[in-house]
Amino acid sequence: MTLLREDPLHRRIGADIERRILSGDWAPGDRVPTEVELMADYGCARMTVSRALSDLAARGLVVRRRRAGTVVAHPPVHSAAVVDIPDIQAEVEGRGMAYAHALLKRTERAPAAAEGWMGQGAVLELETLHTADGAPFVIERRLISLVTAPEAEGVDFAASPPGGWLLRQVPWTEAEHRISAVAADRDTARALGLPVGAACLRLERRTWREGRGVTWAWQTFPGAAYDLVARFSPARS
Amino acid sequence: MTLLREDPLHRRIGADIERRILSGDWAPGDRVPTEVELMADYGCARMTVSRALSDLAARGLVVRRRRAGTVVAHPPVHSAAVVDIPDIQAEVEGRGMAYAHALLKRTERAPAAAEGWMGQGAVLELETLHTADGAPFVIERRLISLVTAPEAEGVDFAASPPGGWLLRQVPWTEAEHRISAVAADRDTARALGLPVGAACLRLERRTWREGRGVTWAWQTFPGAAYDLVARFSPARS
DNA sequence: AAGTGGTCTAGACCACGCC
DNA sequence: GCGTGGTCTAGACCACTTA
Repeated sequence: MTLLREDPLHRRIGADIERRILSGDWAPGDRVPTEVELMADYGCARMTVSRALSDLAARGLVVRRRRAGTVVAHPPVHSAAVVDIPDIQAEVEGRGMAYAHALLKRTERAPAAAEGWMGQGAVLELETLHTADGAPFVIERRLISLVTAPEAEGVDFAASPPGGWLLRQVPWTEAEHRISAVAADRDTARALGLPVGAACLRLERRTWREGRGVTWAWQTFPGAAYDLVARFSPARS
Repeated sequence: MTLLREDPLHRRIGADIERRILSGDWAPGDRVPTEVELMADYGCARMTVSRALSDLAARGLVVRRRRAGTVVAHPPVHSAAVVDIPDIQAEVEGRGMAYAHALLKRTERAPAAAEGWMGQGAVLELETLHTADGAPFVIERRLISLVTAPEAEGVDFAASPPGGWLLRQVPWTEAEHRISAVAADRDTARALGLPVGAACLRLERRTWREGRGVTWAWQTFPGAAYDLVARFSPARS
């Protein structure tokens, strides 16, 4: 018999179990049937239900332990959300506005004390203003390690902004983002055309490659211009 | 032969392939050997390499297509970060400070026009101030649908703040977070003890259960007091 | 001691998408 | 067509943990 256009069996089994959990039929802490029982229920091999349960465990809906069995997970106290960190050019153009950028500063220097995690070699310091329909959209200050990413030295960042170039050219293995609200200082206010003290959204990003610092960037948006939206998958912990 | 304390074979194979990708040995766009080839390379069954490659594909390091084979994925232009949305009480106590909260407002009313997505029944409106060592830490305004979560009507939110209760008691299937920087308006400034116009970080959260609105919350933090940190796994798209 | 999940095998059939 | 990944099976052995 051919089952046309159906989901794989392991996913249908997983969805069935998920439905019972979300409907409240199986409450947090309840025991989920064992693999052998489910194997009989669904009339399939043990590997198939095993995969279904493994996927649910990876998504945090159940907790599996040897001997103790599989139980419905408790909803987390901490939740996590996935935030889209957009490419600025794509973001501006996605709103139907004209994108442009200007390189305000480009210097090579030794890292300061607070920048020691980027390594001891020289760093490239850049300052770029991104505009949407001519109005300031974000001011970006960025350090690039010339030890980890030496090819950055020869790049013309006046022609193409550093964010996209880095993402495309320099692989990284780890990153940390910090999102905060800050009051515009004098330089930021002037660059963005805001009053001093205006609320701005700051996105700070640090990336590493195999443990060595690649780049450290601060992007400051006028508070009124920009939101980060985090759509949520029902992950639990 | 017993292999003591080793990782599963499929994970060792996946780590090996990941290493070749991250080291640049296999570049984006390069073809990864087929399952049959890898099966011979590692001397194991096809299901084992299949699982290793599936896991890498789920993490976005490779793209798999029938007939075309498996290729190393291109790094994404858009990246995504996982943000921890902490429970406020845990966050405050994690910093070694004393947590307290006060219920400033509690009313039951019909939803306004902009709140129509929460359904047509009554909503509960709450306003809670959370403090750390006696200083305002966050002001929270929250609507709860009494249609979707009728059990909220009998809860004493002066005794336990609504955030934790909702997470524990009301399962939800979907959520959206919006992170922005705002200037404190008069009410917010008074509640948080800030000057009007001070930069604040706002976290807006909406949750649904099976398509029906559960709750809509705005949490406003003094900008100086709070950052959201997003640690990044090397997910790609 | 025994039950549970975790992994692995060898083989099979199928769906998809280039050729 | 035909090569590739996607899935499924029936069985096996093992590791871990609790009773």
